[in-house]
Amino acid sequence: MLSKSSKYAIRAVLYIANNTSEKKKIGSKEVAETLEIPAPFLAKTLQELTKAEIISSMKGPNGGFYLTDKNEQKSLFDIIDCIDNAHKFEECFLGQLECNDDKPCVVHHIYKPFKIELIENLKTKSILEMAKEYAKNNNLNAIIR
Amino acid sequence: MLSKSSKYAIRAVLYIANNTSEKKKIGSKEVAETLEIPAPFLAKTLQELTKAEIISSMKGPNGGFYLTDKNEQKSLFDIIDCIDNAHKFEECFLGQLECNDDKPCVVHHIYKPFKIELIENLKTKSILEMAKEYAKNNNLNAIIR
DNA sequence: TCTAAAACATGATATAAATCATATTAAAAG
DNA sequence: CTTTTAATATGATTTATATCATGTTTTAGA
Repeated sequence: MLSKSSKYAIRAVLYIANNTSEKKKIGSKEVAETLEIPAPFLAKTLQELTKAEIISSMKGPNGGFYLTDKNEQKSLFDIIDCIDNAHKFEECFLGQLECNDDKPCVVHHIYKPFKIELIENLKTKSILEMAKEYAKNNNLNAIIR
Repeated sequence: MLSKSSKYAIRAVLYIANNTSEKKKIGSKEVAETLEIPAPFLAKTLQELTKAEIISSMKGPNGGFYLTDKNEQKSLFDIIDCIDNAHKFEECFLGQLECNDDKPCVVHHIYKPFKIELIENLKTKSILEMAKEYAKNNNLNAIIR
């Protein structure tokens, strides 16, 4: 469904959200090591997100990636749309050229409601909310700022 | 989610189910043209399915692909498992190394029930049932034998 | 028994996704 | 103003997926 790049991106952004602030940035290498993601690959991905203003970065010593308040209000859907391309969600699960309520494929009735709920979730929740949720789910202490 | 090969395979098998019998076989080229699938690619895929005894074939003039009664009792899950590899369903939607009810990713609560329902559906319904369903959904006349 | 139709087998090519490598630029700190 | 750190930019390489091409084998029918 999602490409590896998108998955890496989402996991990295959630990690950055929970572990940085404008005062305490983090390098892409450190993120890569912690999350077991190929470092040069993640570096490139984070740069794309920076360009799209979904995350922020600062060069030089004590530089790194971090999120501004504005960044935190973006959604996971924005990340997917930046890295992959959200049109992928529109395709039929079985690859049928035509697949809709009138002429559905044999799993349309299962796939469609899932897709609607998923996209709703990815679009309406902010990165900040998601990061908090993640921290709660995994019994982590989100950074206090 | 599914590879193109799997999608092609499923669509082709459903088509074969609805348009052939042991007496009236169909060539892979004809299937490919009708379904707009690259012909040599589909040919290879159908051969794999034949080897796995999910569909049947006969060489020579008036030869082609068809389904036996036994073939018809296979499932779409069998097709996916033959072409791709069903382990793919076990992976976390966001690619997290650990993702389960105790330590879920942020979309686990949406993805898990979908996956369970989907697999149940793909596993328990026979190719014959699915083909009939497809024909009904699309107002086609399934072949009478 | 010869011919033609179609699956079968194998491998080559193309495309895209993922990974790795190198050099440049910017910022902080001494 | 020099050094160091870390992002940025670019492109090379690898791997996997998808597509194409060629020749061989089997079978039916004339």
